[in-house]
Amino acid sequence: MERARGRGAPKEPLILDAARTVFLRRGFGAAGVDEIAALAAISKVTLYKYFPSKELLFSAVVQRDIERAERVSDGHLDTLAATTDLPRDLRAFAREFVATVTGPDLLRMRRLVAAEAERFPDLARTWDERGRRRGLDTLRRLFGDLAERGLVAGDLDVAAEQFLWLLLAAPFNESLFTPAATPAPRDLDAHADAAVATFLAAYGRK
Amino acid sequence: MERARGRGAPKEPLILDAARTVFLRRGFGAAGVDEIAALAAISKVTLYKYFPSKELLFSAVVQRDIERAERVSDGHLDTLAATTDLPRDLRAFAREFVATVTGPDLLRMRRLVAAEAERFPDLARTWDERGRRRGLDTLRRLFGDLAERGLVAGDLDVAAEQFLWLLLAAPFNESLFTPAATPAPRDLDAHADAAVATFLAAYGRK
DNA sequence: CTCCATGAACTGAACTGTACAGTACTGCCA
DNA sequence: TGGCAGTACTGTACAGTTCAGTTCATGGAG
Repeated sequence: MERARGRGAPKEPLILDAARTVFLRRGFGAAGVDEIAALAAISKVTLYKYFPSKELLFSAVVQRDIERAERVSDGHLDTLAATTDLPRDLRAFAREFVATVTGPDLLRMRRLVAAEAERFPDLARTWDERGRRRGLDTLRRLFGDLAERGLVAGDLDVAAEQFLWLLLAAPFNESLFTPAATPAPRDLDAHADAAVATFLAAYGRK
Repeated sequence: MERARGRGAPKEPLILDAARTVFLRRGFGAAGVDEIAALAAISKVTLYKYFPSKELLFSAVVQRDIERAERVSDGHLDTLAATTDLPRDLRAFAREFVATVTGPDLLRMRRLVAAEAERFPDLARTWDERGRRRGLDTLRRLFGDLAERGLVAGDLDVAAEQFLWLLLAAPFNESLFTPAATPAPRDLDAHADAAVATFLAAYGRK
């Protein structure tokens, strides 16, 4: 699929934004192409020129989100690896990590992709693998650095996965079954702190 | 709505079974009432006599699953509370627990309920709360007994939630994005063992 | 015991109404 | 003159209904 369209105005991102909004609000099935076109202030015909079917449009929306997520920077990883107070700095990292990954749009998109996993199996697998791998890679790298300094020890792959789920499982679960509510940051911080405490008890040294 | 129907045969469970099968196979949207009726070997008219809409039928299916889940027994909790080798017995318990809660149908139903959480918000909340509360209650009771014997210590509510997610988050996540595959029991056992090890490192005593 | 009347529950198939993805067409503006 | 907006249209899929007829249990009459 070549990018040789829309000579004058690049309407593609505009359409994708509108589609994303409507898909997130209504889900794939209940989202109407008319509504997407209206929100993009574009005619349906033009929309179909860019994306020949609703399925392809949805795929494009999700693909773009996947690629965007991969460009997010890792933040304070270096300072954390050089920490002099691991519990404190790991708590700060964990809080930020959770807050990032539980942004409302991200949670809703995750729910949406999961809900349509039967219709878009490749998309769902890609979403999960790329996203999870990214989180795990970050954590493994961090724990590798910490292990070299003797601050943590154990199976670092398992450590990364357990830490990831200690942080994310509860908010992910809530977002699945209570799509409207966004978890309060305060609760999230406490949640992250508890995860850090358990993680350090199991894997921390010194 | 009185139960004074179907003098001869109680077709209600028959319809619910068929509906459950088709909903699990196709999802709510793609499931056709005709297919459900055909599978139940019943006419569409009869089906609508028992369940006046597809929505009500779906609700009834899920409600029944929720109630069924509440009748499952807790198994070896007593022997575990009186254990003389906590790591070994907790591993056995964890393996069985995970195996039970990650049965293919249960995972698929969870996915389905989450996917339709927008259309059936009460149903989704009920599913999540009742199911999670049941798991947490079981674990809290267990940890309470163990705490009295000095085998574990710490915030038992947090302990129960963390243990729950250490056990379930990974298989739940996989089932969301790869609905077809069922996790291999061997992997699940290893997964459960790792969760137990981390849990005991954080909360175990003696 | 047999026969038929009665009525409830059921079947099968055709039908209705609607919602919506995708298309065709007309005219506008650059 | 070519891309686009606006709108009306087409085709289809499917939830829910209607209807004409079938099955079957009951029960009373002969």
